[in-house]
Amino acid sequence: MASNVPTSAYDPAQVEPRWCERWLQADAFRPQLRPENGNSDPEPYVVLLPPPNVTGALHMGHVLSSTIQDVFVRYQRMRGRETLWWPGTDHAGIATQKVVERKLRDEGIDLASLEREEFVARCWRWKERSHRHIVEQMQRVGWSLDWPREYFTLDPHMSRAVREVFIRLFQKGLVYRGRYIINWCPSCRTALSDEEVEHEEVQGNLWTVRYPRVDGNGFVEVATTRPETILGDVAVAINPVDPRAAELAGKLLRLPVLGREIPVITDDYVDPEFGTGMVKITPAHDPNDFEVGRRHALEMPVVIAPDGSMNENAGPLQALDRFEARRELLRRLEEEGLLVRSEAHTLSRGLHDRCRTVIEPYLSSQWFVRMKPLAEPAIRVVEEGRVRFYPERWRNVYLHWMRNIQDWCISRQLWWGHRIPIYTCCKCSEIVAAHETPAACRRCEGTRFTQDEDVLDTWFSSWLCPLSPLGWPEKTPDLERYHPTTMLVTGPDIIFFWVARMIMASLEFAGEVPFGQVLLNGILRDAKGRKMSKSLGNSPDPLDLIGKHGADALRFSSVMLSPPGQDTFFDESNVVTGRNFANKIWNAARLVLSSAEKHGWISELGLARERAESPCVPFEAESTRDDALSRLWADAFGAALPAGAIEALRLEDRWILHEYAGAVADVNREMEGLRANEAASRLYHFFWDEYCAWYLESIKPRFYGEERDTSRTAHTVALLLLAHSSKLLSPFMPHLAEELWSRIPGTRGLVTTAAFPRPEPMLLDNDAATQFEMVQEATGAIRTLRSEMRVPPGKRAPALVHSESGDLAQWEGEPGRLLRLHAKLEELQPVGRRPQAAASVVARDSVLYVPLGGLVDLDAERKRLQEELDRVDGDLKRLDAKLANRSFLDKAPAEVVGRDRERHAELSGRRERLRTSLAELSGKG
RNA sequence: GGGCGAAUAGCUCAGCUGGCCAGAGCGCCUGCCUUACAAGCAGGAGGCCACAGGUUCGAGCCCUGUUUCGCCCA
Repeated sequence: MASNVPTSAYDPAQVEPRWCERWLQADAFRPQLRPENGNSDPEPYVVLLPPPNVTGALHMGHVLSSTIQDVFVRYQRMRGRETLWWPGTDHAGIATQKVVERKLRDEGIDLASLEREEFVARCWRWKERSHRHIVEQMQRVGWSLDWPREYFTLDPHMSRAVREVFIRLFQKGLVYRGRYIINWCPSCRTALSDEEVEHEEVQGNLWTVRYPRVDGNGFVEVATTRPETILGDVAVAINPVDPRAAELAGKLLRLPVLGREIPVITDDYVDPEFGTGMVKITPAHDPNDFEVGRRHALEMPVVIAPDGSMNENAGPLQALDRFEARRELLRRLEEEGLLVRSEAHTLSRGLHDRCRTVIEPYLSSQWFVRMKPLAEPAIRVVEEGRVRFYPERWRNVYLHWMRNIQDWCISRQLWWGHRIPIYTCCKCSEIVAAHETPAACRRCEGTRFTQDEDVLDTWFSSWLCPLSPLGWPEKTPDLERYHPTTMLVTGPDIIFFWVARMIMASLEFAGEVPFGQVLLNGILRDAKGRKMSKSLGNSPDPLDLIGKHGADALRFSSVMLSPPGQDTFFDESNVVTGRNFANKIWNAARLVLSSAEKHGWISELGLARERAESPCVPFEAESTRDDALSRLWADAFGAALPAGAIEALRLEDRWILHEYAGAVADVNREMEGLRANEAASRLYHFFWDEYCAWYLESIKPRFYGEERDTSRTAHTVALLLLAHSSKLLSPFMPHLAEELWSRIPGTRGLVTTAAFPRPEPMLLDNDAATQFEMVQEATGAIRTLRSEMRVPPGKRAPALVHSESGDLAQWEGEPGRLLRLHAKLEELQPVGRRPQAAASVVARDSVLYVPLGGLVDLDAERKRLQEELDRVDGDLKRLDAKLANRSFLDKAPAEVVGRDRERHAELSGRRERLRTSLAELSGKG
């Protein structure tokens, strides 16, 4: 068999890995303007890949989101736009540090014994390995990324940008250090931002505790959900409007367990209705209490250590874990008779989103970014539509968050990350923000400095992704040309973490929005509805799926199955859809190519084996279908359409060209509307149901025999559409498309950089469509009949056609030929009246009889016809009512009324024919 | 407590600006290894479009309310 004719079942493993390499060799993914592809838009099409964490591996969420990006990027590239889609990976501070820590522990290495440098070196080693794996995955899925522009968020130029941003904000007073209550993760032992805390409702308890009065006049009762914080209490507060306030204010209480004396204070913050109307104040371990503490200038003793155990201020409970401490404290309260009661209480508690550890509100000194001034312009650009969200509803989510934005805690007590560029003079404690250790202190001229030990929140580097990879703060050509980017595709779960912050950063540091469009892809969920994520481990490994079904199958299925912004339940069986489709395409190509080869059409049509380079074909205004076909031919094969190749167009040729034109228009429209899922299913429908099921089946006889003209035309059209279908498929299934393109003789270059098909109005042919649809309808009717009458599929039956209008000519020639073929009819004869013992069906204005001799069960036949008549009657009744309705006729658009009238006429005819058939049948029965 | 989303075939989901008889894939039933494809072909069953009102000539789609599920924010 010739080498360019594929073999039976499609095996993606044989095809896919080769192409990635070819694309890279050909520099196919480098930005390049391609006017020859019909582009007139000078603006580049730029997308920034949300950098995956370098912690582990890609999961299905990445595959979905990035494949959507790839589909749009590949589409625009083929349209001739200069496209840039650049890759990168994120150092993911906490996540990576935790992974490396666990690994070291598993190896039996004592973490405490490691120096900072040594630990960071081990992180880098881990990063290298993980990075290789991720890049391999990305290339395996076939993403058309511009690899030479790849970055890692800890690269020197990226770090420099991070420092630059920090220094600028520090100098503007937008970065400050302060001692506040922050979210502390006792497991990761670092501060977190508010966004990293997830809230969860749990059933807990509300304990009522007695605090004895120092003056011996009994007790005060306070309610608390966290008894262990009693150890950090410095006061008990009561609302000044509370009738008890006058008597109690200023009185001293004796703190249980510790015995310390604390005052009763008055503060509006207390809700007199909640609990006992009196609240214990623990300024170092509760944000509200902290505010109260500030207002009343109270002490703020910390009683919990960074690891979540009780510290030296906790007296007898020191060293107990915070939850053990709670149990112990309750035991002691009970012992001392100070525990009044315990009632069930629903409370909300914070969890660290990465490790699910209960967050400890914790008083500590951290660095913050003042967000309000950054948020204002970022709110404006979204309000003004300079940044648009798709689907639009996410805009409100963004605006709501931005309008209520809080300062951002950016320091992390980690080693893996961008170290905070703050230097403190050892002599006078002056602090300075700088790229490097200063030579001398500007205040005291001291020369010794210490750098802040902490690192910055990972998002403090990620928010620069649209800028620093392009060279910011330098005014590089890349930055000039590719910022702002065109579109960002990402999950709605990181609108706050990332999208919002990028908008703020680009506006602040480049004076521009970072992107004009934000397309939120849905989140993939597993069968239980849980988000697929690394930490849950519930995402199948994309490489496994690719190994089983192929990258194109995975790509096509995930794009087709997930509409914009809608969460999707993902199941491996979904991928089968794409795999089957790939196989279908492969086999259609085998049929067309092997037939063309076998019958010598490849050379006769001038499709040279050697892939010729040829001048590009200009897009010009055309006035005929033949002109359009000549251009399409030249566009695919770089040669003139041989004389006579399309002179014998038949009904099915005209019809499939019509359908192709429709499909191209639809696919382009859906892509422009950012509905890749719709584009994919339109393509699926065109290729499978129209090209394969109807067109190829229609031309098979012309492939195998018949006169040369019509055989040549069939091959011409089939090859032409196969080539152009490869282009349509390329953004979705790039490997298979490329493989087909390379195997179709005469094509040249890569389909990846070929021109995407454009609407072809000259190929539209409504007459052909109408006629062909008549054939499809009659075919369906006869096939159903054959099936119900148990006619063996292989058996050819004769059929007779009778037309009510007497217009039997419509069934002569092409429609008759096609109907005989598809319905497996021996012959199709015009007839004036019903023959003996025949089953009948009604199609359009004709009745088709299939004489079946003794095979026909007349009762069954009567029943079948009666059922159809009932259906038609029902439809007509509804239409009658509609068309009799004055206001419908007056108010509905003429087009709609016209359609209904046509349908009414058609149904009436059908009813008449059915009645006649039934009457004839009854006469004989 | 506030906001957002979902509810359509057994399952997973489309259905864009209200307008043909509400679709697809998978699954199911029947029959076919028909010289591209059994990862296929032909045929079929299966829907009070969550519920109740409303607007409209016309509602799966718009409005109001209700129920269930999910998410986000506080």
